[in-house]
Amino acid sequence: MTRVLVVDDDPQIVRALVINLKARTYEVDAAHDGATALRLAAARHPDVVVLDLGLPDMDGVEVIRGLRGWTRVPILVLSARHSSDEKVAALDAGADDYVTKPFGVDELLARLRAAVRRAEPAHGEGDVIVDTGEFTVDLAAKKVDRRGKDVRLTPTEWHLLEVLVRNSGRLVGQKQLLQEVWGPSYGTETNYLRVYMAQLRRKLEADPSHPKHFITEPGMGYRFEK
Amino acid sequence: MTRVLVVDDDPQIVRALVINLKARTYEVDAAHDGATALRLAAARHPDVVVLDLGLPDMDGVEVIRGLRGWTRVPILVLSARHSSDEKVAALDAGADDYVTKPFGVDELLARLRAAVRRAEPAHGEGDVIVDTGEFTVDLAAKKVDRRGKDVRLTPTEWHLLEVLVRNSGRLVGQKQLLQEVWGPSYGTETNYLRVYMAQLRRKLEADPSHPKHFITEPGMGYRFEK
DNA sequence: GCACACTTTGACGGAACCCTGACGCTGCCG
DNA sequence: CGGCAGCGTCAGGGTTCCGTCAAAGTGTGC
Repeated sequence: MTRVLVVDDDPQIVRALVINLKARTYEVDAAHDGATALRLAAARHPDVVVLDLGLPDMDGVEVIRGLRGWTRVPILVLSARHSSDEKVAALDAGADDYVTKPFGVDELLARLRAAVRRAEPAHGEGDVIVDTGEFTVDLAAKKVDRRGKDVRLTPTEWHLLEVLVRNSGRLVGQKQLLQEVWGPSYGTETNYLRVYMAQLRRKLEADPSHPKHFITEPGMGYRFEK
Repeated sequence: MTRVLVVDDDPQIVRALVINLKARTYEVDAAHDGATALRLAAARHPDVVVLDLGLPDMDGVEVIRGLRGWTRVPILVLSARHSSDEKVAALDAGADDYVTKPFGVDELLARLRAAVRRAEPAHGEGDVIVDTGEFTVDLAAKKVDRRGKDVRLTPTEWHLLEVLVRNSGRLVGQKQLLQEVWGPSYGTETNYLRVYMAQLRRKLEADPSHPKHFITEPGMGYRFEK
Protein backbone atom coordinates (compact mmCIF):
# COMPACT_ATOMS: atom_id res chain seq x y z
CA MET A 1 0.00 0.00 0.00
CA THR A 2 1.12 3.53 -0.71
CA ARG A 3 2.05 5.59 2.31
CA VAL A 4 1.54 9.37 2.25
CA LEU A 5 2.92 11.95 4.65
CA VAL A 6 0.74 15.05 4.85
CA VAL A 7 2.35 18.17 6.31
CA ASP A 8 0.22 21.26 6.97
CA ASP A 9 -0.38 23.50 9.94
CA ASP A 10 -4.04 24.00 9.05
CA PRO A 11 -6.01 21.19 10.76
CA GLN A 12 -8.89 21.63 8.31
CA ILE A 13 -6.76 20.88 5.30
CA VAL A 14 -5.03 18.00 6.99
CA ARG A 15 -8.37 16.53 7.94
CA ALA A 16 -9.78 16.88 4.45
CA LEU A 17 -6.74 15.31 2.86
CA VAL A 18 -6.54 12.47 5.32
CA ILE A 19 -10.17 11.58 4.75
CA ASN A 20 -9.82 11.71 0.98
CA LEU A 21 -6.63 9.70 0.93
CA LYS A 22 -7.81 7.04 3.33
CA ALA A 23 -10.98 6.65 1.29
CA ARG A 24 -8.72 5.74 -1.62
CA THR A 25 -6.88 3.22 0.50
CA TYR A 26 -3.73 5.22 1.01
CA GLU A 27 -1.96 4.89 4.32
CA VAL A 28 -1.63 8.37 5.81
CA ASP A 29 0.62 10.04 8.37
CA ALA A 30 0.16 13.69 9.29
CA ALA A 31 2.44 16.36 10.71
CA HIS A 32 1.69 19.97 11.67
CA ASP A 33 5.20 21.37 11.63
CA GLY A 34 8.52 20.88 9.93
CA ALA A 35 10.33 19.16 12.76
CA THR A 36 7.61 16.56 13.11
CA ALA A 37 7.53 16.12 9.36
CA LEU A 38 11.23 15.35 9.16
CA ARG A 39 11.01 12.97 12.08
CA LEU A 40 7.98 11.15 10.65
CA ALA A 41 9.55 10.90 7.23
CA ALA A 42 12.60 9.23 8.70
CA ALA A 43 10.57 6.91 10.87
CA ARG A 44 7.87 5.89 8.41
CA HIS A 45 9.52 6.16 4.99
CA PRO A 46 6.48 7.47 3.10
CA ASP A 47 6.15 6.88 -0.65
CA VAL A 48 5.17 10.50 -1.21
CA VAL A 49 5.11 13.73 0.85
CA VAL A 50 2.45 16.44 0.57
CA LEU A 51 4.04 19.52 2.06
CA ASP A 52 2.57 22.90 2.89
CA LEU A 53 5.18 25.64 2.74
CA GLY A 54 3.69 27.85 5.46
CA LEU A 55 4.77 26.01 8.56
CA PRO A 56 5.03 27.56 12.02
CA ASP A 57 8.49 26.38 12.99
CA MET A 58 10.62 26.47 9.86
CA ASP A 59 10.72 27.52 6.26
CA GLY A 60 9.16 25.02 3.90
CA VAL A 61 12.17 25.07 1.62
CA GLU A 62 14.28 24.02 4.57
CA VAL A 63 12.03 21.01 5.04
CA ILE A 64 12.55 20.10 1.41
CA ARG A 65 16.31 20.36 1.83
CA GLY A 66 16.11 18.30 4.99
CA LEU A 67 14.35 15.55 3.13
CA ARG A 68 16.52 15.73 0.04
CA GLY A 69 19.56 15.26 2.20
CA TRP A 70 18.82 11.57 2.42
CA THR A 71 15.84 10.60 0.27
CA ARG A 72 14.43 11.02 -3.22
CA VAL A 73 10.84 10.53 -2.07
CA PRO A 74 8.48 12.60 -4.27
CA ILE A 75 7.55 15.90 -2.62
CA LEU A 76 4.34 17.64 -3.65
CA VAL A 77 4.29 21.20 -2.38
CA LEU A 78 1.11 23.01 -1.34
CA SER A 79 1.18 26.74 -0.95
CA ALA A 80 -1.02 29.79 -0.74
CA ARG A 81 1.72 31.84 -2.39
CA HIS A 82 1.27 32.32 -6.09
CA SER A 83 4.57 34.07 -6.55
CA SER A 84 6.77 32.66 -9.24
CA ASP A 85 9.89 33.02 -7.12
CA GLU A 86 8.43 30.85 -4.42
CA LYS A 87 7.64 28.11 -6.90
CA VAL A 88 11.05 28.23 -8.49
CA ALA A 89 12.75 28.14 -5.11
CA ALA A 90 10.73 25.16 -3.94
CA LEU A 91 11.15 23.22 -7.17
CA ASP A 92 14.87 23.89 -7.37
CA ALA A 93 15.27 22.87 -3.75
CA GLY A 94 14.06 19.46 -4.81
CA ALA A 95 10.27 19.52 -4.83
CA ASP A 96 8.58 17.49 -7.53
CA ASP A 97 5.41 19.50 -7.97
CA TYR A 98 3.82 22.69 -6.74
CA VAL A 99 0.09 23.24 -6.26
CA THR A 100 -1.38 26.57 -5.20
CA LYS A 101 -4.23 26.85 -2.75
CA PRO A 102 -7.08 26.69 -3.13
CA PHE A 103 -6.68 23.47 -5.05
CA GLY A 104 -9.07 20.95 -6.50
CA VAL A 105 -8.92 17.66 -4.69
CA ASP A 106 -9.21 15.70 -7.92
CA GLU A 107 -6.26 17.51 -9.40
CA LEU A 108 -4.17 17.07 -6.29
CA LEU A 109 -4.88 13.37 -6.26
CA ALA A 110 -4.02 13.06 -9.94
CA ARG A 111 -0.71 14.83 -9.36
CA LEU A 112 -0.10 12.55 -6.42
CA ARG A 113 -0.73 9.49 -8.55
CA ALA A 114 1.64 10.84 -11.17
CA ALA A 115 4.36 11.42 -8.57
CA VAL A 116 3.96 7.94 -7.12
CA ARG A 117 3.80 6.31 -10.53
CA ARG A 118 7.06 7.69 -11.82
CA ALA A 119 8.83 6.83 -8.60
CA GLU A 120 8.02 3.20 -9.15
CA PRO A 121 11.01 1.15 -10.05
CA ALA A 122 11.33 0.84 -13.76
CA HIS A 123 11.67 -2.54 -15.33
CA GLY A 124 15.24 -3.15 -16.30
CA GLU A 125 16.48 0.31 -17.18
CA GLY A 126 13.07 1.86 -17.46
CA ASP A 127 11.40 0.04 -20.28
CA VAL A 128 7.84 -0.96 -20.90
CA ILE A 129 7.59 -4.60 -21.77
CA VAL A 130 4.67 -6.55 -23.11
CA ASP A 131 4.29 -10.10 -21.88
CA THR A 132 2.22 -12.75 -23.59
CA GLY A 133 3.23 -15.68 -21.48
CA GLU A 134 4.97 -17.25 -24.44
CA PHE A 135 7.26 -14.36 -25.21
CA THR A 136 7.98 -10.81 -24.08
CA VAL A 137 8.51 -7.71 -26.19
CA ASP A 138 10.64 -4.83 -24.94
CA LEU A 139 9.85 -1.94 -27.24
CA ALA A 140 12.53 0.47 -26.03
CA ALA A 141 15.34 -2.09 -26.06
CA LYS A 142 14.07 -3.62 -29.28
CA LYS A 143 14.29 -7.02 -27.71
CA VAL A 144 12.13 -10.09 -27.88
CA ASP A 145 12.52 -12.88 -25.38
CA ARG A 146 11.15 -16.36 -25.79
CA ARG A 147 11.75 -18.93 -23.07
CA GLY A 148 14.75 -16.98 -21.84
CA LYS A 149 16.40 -16.80 -25.24
CA ASP A 150 16.68 -13.71 -27.37
CA VAL A 151 14.78 -13.96 -30.61
CA ARG A 152 16.50 -12.36 -33.56
CA LEU A 153 14.24 -10.26 -35.75
CA THR A 154 15.09 -8.52 -39.01
CA PRO A 155 14.33 -4.79 -39.28
CA THR A 156 11.13 -5.37 -41.21
CA GLU A 157 9.94 -8.06 -38.87
CA TRP A 158 10.63 -5.84 -35.91
CA HIS A 159 8.91 -2.86 -37.44
CA LEU A 160 5.82 -4.90 -38.17
CA LEU A 161 5.78 -6.33 -34.66
CA GLU A 162 6.19 -2.87 -33.22
CA VAL A 163 3.15 -1.47 -35.00
CA LEU A 164 1.03 -4.43 -33.94
CA VAL A 165 2.14 -4.32 -30.32
CA ARG A 166 1.61 -0.57 -30.05
CA ASN A 167 -1.96 -1.24 -31.10
CA SER A 168 -2.25 -4.25 -28.84
CA GLY A 169 -5.77 -5.67 -28.82
CA ARG A 170 -6.89 -3.43 -31.65
CA LEU A 171 -7.36 -4.36 -35.26
CA VAL A 172 -4.81 -2.79 -37.59
CA GLY A 173 -5.92 -2.53 -41.20
CA GLN A 174 -3.61 -4.00 -43.79
CA LYS A 175 -3.33 -0.68 -45.57
CA GLN A 176 -2.25 1.06 -42.40
CA LEU A 177 0.17 -1.72 -41.59
CA LEU A 178 1.72 -1.64 -45.03
CA GLN A 179 2.04 2.12 -45.08
CA GLU A 180 3.58 2.32 -41.63
CA VAL A 181 6.13 -0.39 -42.25
CA TRP A 182 6.94 -0.11 -45.95
CA GLY A 183 5.95 3.47 -46.68
CA PRO A 184 2.99 5.49 -47.95
CA SER A 185 3.08 4.08 -51.48
CA TYR A 186 2.88 0.42 -50.45
CA GLY A 187 -0.76 0.37 -49.35
CA THR A 188 -1.76 -2.52 -51.59
CA GLU A 189 1.14 -4.98 -51.51
CA THR A 190 -0.66 -7.38 -49.24
CA ASN A 191 1.66 -10.24 -50.11
CA TYR A 192 4.40 -8.53 -48.11
CA LEU A 193 2.15 -8.81 -45.10
CA ARG A 194 1.51 -12.47 -45.65
CA VAL A 195 5.20 -13.25 -45.91
CA TYR A 196 6.27 -11.30 -42.88
CA MET A 197 3.36 -12.27 -40.68
CA ALA A 198 4.34 -15.86 -41.41
CA GLN A 199 7.90 -15.16 -40.32
CA LEU A 200 6.80 -13.48 -37.12
CA ARG A 201 4.56 -16.41 -36.32
CA ARG A 202 7.27 -18.90 -37.07
CA LYS A 203 9.65 -17.10 -34.74
CA LEU A 204 7.24 -16.29 -31.93
CA GLU A 205 4.16 -18.51 -31.89
CA ALA A 206 4.27 -21.86 -30.15
CA ASP A 207 2.21 -23.33 -32.99
CA PRO A 208 2.72 -21.08 -36.03
CA SER A 209 -0.07 -22.64 -38.01
CA HIS A 210 -2.56 -21.96 -35.23
CA PRO A 211 -1.55 -18.50 -34.06
CA LYS A 212 -2.82 -17.30 -30.70
CA HIS A 213 -1.29 -13.83 -30.68
CA PHE A 214 -1.07 -12.72 -34.29
CA ILE A 215 -4.64 -13.00 -35.41
CA THR A 216 -5.77 -12.66 -38.99
CA GLU A 217 -8.99 -10.77 -39.60
CA PRO A 218 -9.77 -11.87 -43.16
CA GLY A 219 -10.22 -9.02 -45.57
CA MET A 220 -9.42 -6.42 -42.92
CA GLY A 221 -6.07 -6.77 -41.26
CA TYR A 222 -4.28 -8.24 -38.28
CA ARG A 223 -4.54 -7.98 -34.54
CA PHE A 224 -2.02 -8.60 -31.78
CA GLU A 225 -3.41 -10.20 -28.64
CA LYS A 226 -1.52 -10.84 -25.41
CA MET B 1 23.41 18.08 -22.90
CA THR B 2 19.72 17.90 -22.13
CA ARG B 3 17.49 17.51 -25.15
CA VAL B 4 13.97 18.98 -25.07
CA LEU B 5 11.14 18.30 -27.48
CA VAL B 6 8.70 21.22 -27.69
CA VAL B 7 5.27 20.47 -29.14
CA ASP B 8 2.84 23.31 -29.79
CA ASP B 9 0.82 24.46 -32.78
CA ASP B 10 1.32 28.12 -31.87
CA PRO B 11 4.54 29.29 -33.57
CA GLN B 12 4.84 32.19 -31.13
CA ILE B 13 4.99 29.94 -28.13
CA VAL B 14 7.35 27.53 -29.82
CA ARG B 15 9.63 30.37 -30.75
CA ALA B 16 9.61 31.84 -27.26
CA LEU B 17 10.35 28.49 -25.68
CA VAL B 18 13.05 27.57 -28.12
CA ILE B 19 14.86 30.86 -27.54
CA ASN B 20 14.59 30.55 -23.79
CA LEU B 21 15.73 26.96 -23.75
CA LYS B 22 18.61 27.42 -26.13
CA ALA B 23 19.81 30.39 -24.09
CA ARG B 24 20.09 27.96 -21.19
CA THR B 25 22.08 25.53 -23.31
CA TYR B 26 19.33 23.01 -23.83
CA GLU B 27 19.23 21.21 -27.14
CA VAL B 28 15.76 21.77 -28.63
CA ASP B 29 13.59 20.03 -31.21
CA ALA B 30 10.18 21.41 -32.13
CA ALA B 31 7.01 19.90 -33.56
CA HIS B 32 3.73 21.57 -34.38
CA ASP B 33 1.47 18.51 -34.49
CA GLY B 34 1.11 15.17 -32.77
CA ALA B 35 2.34 12.96 -35.57
CA THR B 36 5.55 14.93 -35.95
CA ALA B 37 5.96 14.91 -32.19
CA LEU B 38 5.78 11.13 -31.99
CA ARG B 39 8.15 10.71 -34.89
CA LEU B 40 10.67 13.18 -33.48
CA ALA B 41 10.48 11.62 -30.05
CA ALA B 42 11.33 8.24 -31.52
CA ALA B 43 14.10 9.62 -33.68
CA ARG B 44 15.77 11.96 -31.20
CA HIS B 45 15.08 10.46 -27.77
CA PRO B 46 14.57 13.74 -25.91
CA ASP B 47 15.22 13.92 -22.18
CA VAL B 48 11.94 15.76 -21.62
CA VAL B 49 8.86 16.64 -23.68
CA VAL B 50 6.90 19.89 -23.39
CA LEU B 51 3.51 19.16 -24.89
CA ASP B 52 0.63 21.47 -25.71
CA LEU B 53 -2.68 19.64 -25.56
CA GLY B 54 -4.45 21.61 -28.29
CA LEU B 55 -2.91 20.13 -31.40
CA PRO B 56 -4.45 20.27 -34.87
CA ASP B 57 -4.18 16.61 -35.86
CA MET B 58 -4.82 14.55 -32.75
CA ASP B 59 -5.90 14.74 -29.15
CA GLY B 60 -3.09 15.61 -26.79
CA VAL B 61 -3.92 12.72 -24.50
CA GLU B 62 -3.42 10.38 -27.44
CA VAL B 63 0.05 11.79 -27.92
CA ILE B 64 0.79 11.06 -24.27
CA ARG B 65 -0.41 7.48 -24.71
CA GLY B 66 1.63 7.14 -27.88
CA LEU B 67 4.74 8.15 -25.99
CA ARG B 68 3.99 6.08 -22.92
CA GLY B 69 3.66 3.04 -25.11
CA TRP B 70 7.42 2.80 -25.27
CA THR B 71 9.14 5.44 -23.16
CA ARG B 72 9.10 6.96 -19.69
CA VAL B 73 10.49 10.28 -20.81
CA PRO B 74 9.09 13.08 -18.59
CA ILE B 75 6.12 14.83 -20.20
CA LEU B 76 5.26 18.36 -19.17
CA VAL B 77 1.83 19.35 -20.44
CA LEU B 78 0.88 22.87 -21.45
CA SER B 79 -2.74 23.77 -21.85
CA ALA B 80 -5.12 26.67 -22.05
CA ARG B 81 -7.81 24.58 -20.37
CA HIS B 82 -8.15 25.09 -16.65
CA SER B 83 -10.69 22.36 -16.20
CA SER B 84 -9.87 19.87 -13.51
CA ASP B 85 -11.03 16.94 -15.63
CA GLU B 86 -8.56 17.79 -18.38
CA LYS B 87 -5.73 17.85 -15.91
CA VAL B 88 -6.69 14.58 -14.33
CA ALA B 89 -7.05 12.91 -17.73
CA ALA B 90 -3.65 14.10 -18.91
CA LEU B 91 -1.88 13.20 -15.68
CA ASP B 92 -3.47 9.78 -15.50
CA ALA B 93 -2.57 9.12 -19.12
CA GLY B 94 1.03 9.43 -18.05
CA ALA B 95 1.93 13.12 -18.02
CA ASP B 96 4.32 14.23 -15.30
CA ASP B 97 3.19 17.81 -14.85
CA TYR B 98 0.49 20.16 -16.06
CA VAL B 99 0.91 23.91 -16.53
CA THR B 100 -1.94 26.18 -17.59
CA LYS B 101 -1.47 29.02 -20.05
CA PRO B 102 -0.57 31.73 -19.66
CA PHE B 103 2.43 30.50 -17.75
CA GLY B 104 5.47 32.16 -16.27
CA VAL B 105 8.62 31.18 -18.10
CA ASP B 106 10.58 30.97 -14.87
CA GLU B 107 8.07 28.58 -13.40
CA LEU B 108 7.98 26.44 -16.50
CA LEU B 109 11.74 26.19 -16.55
CA ALA B 110 11.81 25.28 -12.88
CA ARG B 111 9.27 22.53 -13.46
CA LEU B 112 11.31 21.37 -16.41
CA ARG B 113 14.43 21.21 -14.28
CA ALA B 114 12.53 19.25 -11.66
CA ALA B 115 11.29 16.77 -14.26
CA VAL B 116 14.76 16.28 -15.71
CA ARG B 117 16.38 16.04 -12.30
CA ARG B 118 14.23 13.24 -11.01
CA ALA B 119 14.66 11.30 -14.23
CA GLU B 120 18.40 11.26 -13.67
CA PRO B 121 19.87 8.10 -12.27
CA ALA B 122 20.13 8.25 -8.53
CA HIS B 123 23.34 9.56 -7.08
CA GLY B 124 25.76 6.80 -6.26
CA GLU B 125 23.04 4.31 -6.94
CA GLY B 126 23.76 3.63 -10.57
CA ASP B 127 26.38 1.03 -11.26
CA VAL B 128 29.38 2.93 -12.45
CA ILE B 129 31.19 -0.30 -13.15
CA VAL B 130 29.92 -2.82 -15.63
CA ASP B 131 31.33 -6.31 -15.50
CA THR B 132 31.03 -8.83 -18.28
CA GLY B 133 33.20 -11.55 -16.86
CA GLU B 134 35.72 -11.00 -19.61
CA PHE B 135 36.31 -7.33 -18.96
CA THR B 136 35.04 -4.50 -16.78
CA VAL B 137 34.13 -0.97 -17.78
CA ASP B 138 34.35 1.88 -15.26
CA LEU B 139 32.33 4.71 -16.72
CA ALA B 140 33.30 7.29 -14.11
CA ALA B 141 37.02 6.56 -14.22
CA LYS B 142 36.97 6.03 -17.98
CA LYS B 143 38.86 2.80 -17.62
CA VAL B 144 38.55 -0.65 -19.07
CA ASP B 145 40.11 -3.66 -17.40
CA ARG B 146 40.74 -7.00 -19.03
CA ARG B 147 42.31 -9.81 -17.05
CA GLY B 148 43.79 -7.32 -14.62
CA LYS B 149 45.39 -5.21 -17.32
CA ASP B 150 44.24 -1.78 -18.44
CA VAL B 151 43.03 -1.72 -22.01
CA ARG B 152 44.11 1.27 -23.97
CA LEU B 153 41.29 2.85 -25.97
CA THR B 154 41.41 5.82 -28.30
CA PRO B 155 38.96 8.69 -27.61
CA THR B 156 36.60 7.57 -30.34
CA GLU B 157 36.68 3.97 -29.23
CA TRP B 158 35.91 5.01 -25.68
CA HIS B 159 33.09 7.29 -26.73
CA LEU B 160 31.49 4.52 -28.72
CA LEU B 161 31.89 2.05 -25.89
CA GLU B 162 30.40 4.55 -23.47
CA VAL B 163 27.24 5.04 -25.49
CA LEU B 164 26.79 1.30 -25.87
CA VAL B 165 27.39 0.55 -22.21
CA ARG B 166 25.09 3.33 -21.04
CA ASN B 167 22.40 1.59 -23.06
CA SER B 168 23.42 -1.84 -21.87
CA GLY B 169 21.06 -4.51 -23.14
CA ARG B 170 19.24 -2.08 -25.37
CA LEU B 171 19.60 -1.79 -29.08
CA VAL B 172 21.22 1.46 -30.17
CA GLY B 173 20.40 2.50 -33.71
CA GLN B 174 23.33 3.17 -35.97
CA LYS B 175 22.12 6.68 -36.66
CA GLN B 176 21.91 7.46 -32.97
CA LEU B 177 25.30 5.94 -32.38
CA LEU B 178 26.88 7.93 -35.17
CA GLN B 179 25.29 11.17 -34.11
CA GLU B 180 26.23 10.77 -30.47
CA VAL B 181 29.83 9.86 -31.17
CA TRP B 182 30.70 11.80 -34.30
CA GLY B 183 28.06 14.56 -34.31
CA PRO B 184 24.62 15.31 -35.70
CA SER B 185 25.70 15.47 -39.33
CA TYR B 186 27.32 12.03 -39.40
CA GLY B 187 24.09 10.03 -39.24
CA THR B 188 24.83 8.04 -42.38
CA GLU B 189 28.56 7.28 -42.25
CA THR B 190 28.00 3.69 -41.30
CA ASN B 191 31.48 2.63 -42.32
CA TYR B 192 32.86 4.47 -39.29
CA LEU B 193 30.78 2.19 -37.14
CA ARG B 194 32.05 -0.89 -38.88
CA VAL B 195 35.66 0.13 -38.43
CA TYR B 196 35.39 1.10 -34.78
CA MET B 197 33.17 -1.77 -33.73
CA ALA B 198 35.82 -4.05 -35.18
CA GLN B 199 38.47 -2.32 -33.11
CA LEU B 200 36.46 -2.55 -29.92
CA ARG B 201 35.88 -6.23 -30.53
CA ARG B 202 39.53 -6.84 -31.27
CA LYS B 203 40.50 -5.18 -28.00
CA LEU B 204 37.79 -6.55 -25.75
CA GLU B 205 36.20 -9.71 -27.08
CA ALA B 206 37.78 -13.07 -26.37
CA ASP B 207 36.95 -14.17 -29.90
CA PRO B 208 36.55 -11.02 -32.01
CA SER B 209 35.09 -12.84 -34.96
CA HIS B 210 32.34 -14.33 -32.78
CA PRO B 211 31.43 -11.43 -30.49
CA LYS B 212 29.43 -12.20 -27.36
CA HIS B 213 29.08 -8.68 -26.00
CA PHE B 214 29.00 -6.37 -28.98
CA ILE B 215 26.12 -7.73 -30.97
CA THR B 216 25.24 -6.63 -34.47
CA GLU B 217 21.59 -6.29 -35.37
CA PRO B 218 21.76 -6.06 -39.15
CA GLY B 219 20.08 -3.03 -40.58
CA MET B 220 19.31 -1.58 -37.18
CA GLY B 221 22.30 -1.06 -34.96
CA TYR B 222 24.36 -2.58 -32.20
CA ARG B 223 23.72 -3.85 -28.73
CA PHE B 224 26.01 -4.27 -25.75
CA GLU B 225 25.28 -7.32 -23.64
CA LYS B 226 26.93 -8.23 -20.35
C1' DG C 1 60.26 18.71 -39.72
C1' DC C 2 59.96 14.10 -38.13
C1' DA C 3 57.74 10.31 -35.65
C1' DC C 4 53.79 8.53 -33.81
C1' DA C 5 48.99 7.70 -32.85
C1' DC C 6 44.58 8.36 -34.33
C1' DT C 7 40.96 9.10 -37.81
C1' DT C 8 39.13 8.84 -42.32
C1' DT C 9 38.46 6.63 -46.71
C1' DG C 10 38.04 3.07 -50.24
C1' DA C 11 37.63 -1.60 -51.80
C1' DC C 12 36.19 -6.33 -51.55
C1' DG C 13 34.22 -10.98 -50.18
C1' DG C 14 30.68 -12.90 -47.74
C1' DA C 15 26.58 -12.92 -45.05
C1' DA C 16 21.95 -11.31 -44.13
C1' DC C 17 17.96 -9.54 -45.79
C1' DC C 18 14.08 -8.22 -48.91
C1' DC C 19 11.42 -8.91 -52.83
C1' DT C 20 9.10 -11.85 -55.99
C1' DG C 21 6.55 -15.41 -58.14
C1' DA C 22 4.49 -19.84 -57.77
C1' DC C 23 1.64 -23.12 -55.56
C1' DG C 24 -1.74 -25.19 -52.25
C1' DC C 25 -5.36 -24.46 -49.15
C1' DT C 26 -9.76 -22.74 -47.44
C1' DG C 27 -14.21 -20.56 -47.60
C1' DC C 28 -17.63 -18.28 -50.41
C1' DC C 29 -20.61 -17.66 -54.23
C1' DG C 30 -22.42 -18.40 -58.63
C1' DC D 1 -19.47 -28.52 -58.87
C1' DG D 2 -16.21 -25.14 -60.52
C1' DG D 3 -14.32 -20.59 -60.20
C1' DC D 4 -12.54 -17.02 -57.41
C1' DA D 5 -10.52 -14.37 -53.83
C1' DG D 6 -7.83 -14.16 -49.71
C1' DC D 7 -4.36 -16.28 -47.02
C1' DG D 8 -0.21 -19.24 -45.80
C1' DT D 9 4.06 -21.32 -47.37
C1' DC D 10 8.35 -21.89 -49.72
C1' DA D 11 12.60 -21.07 -52.17
C1' DG D 12 15.58 -18.58 -55.35
C1' DG D 13 17.97 -14.24 -56.89
C1' DG D 14 19.12 -9.61 -56.53
C1' DT D 15 20.47 -6.21 -53.36
C1' DT D 16 21.88 -4.24 -49.29
C1' DC D 17 24.63 -4.50 -45.29
C1' DC D 18 28.62 -5.97 -42.52
C1' DG D 19 33.52 -7.35 -41.30
C1' DT D 20 38.10 -6.82 -42.70
C1' DC D 21 42.21 -4.89 -44.39
C1' DA D 22 45.26 -1.47 -46.05
C1' DA D 23 46.54 3.00 -47.20
C1' DA D 24 46.00 7.85 -47.13
C1' DG D 25 45.01 11.92 -44.33
C1' DT D 26 45.32 14.65 -39.90
C1' DG D 27 47.15 16.35 -35.77
C1' DT D 28 50.35 16.56 -31.82
C1' DG D 29 54.58 16.44 -29.31
C1' DC D 30 59.36 16.33 -29.51
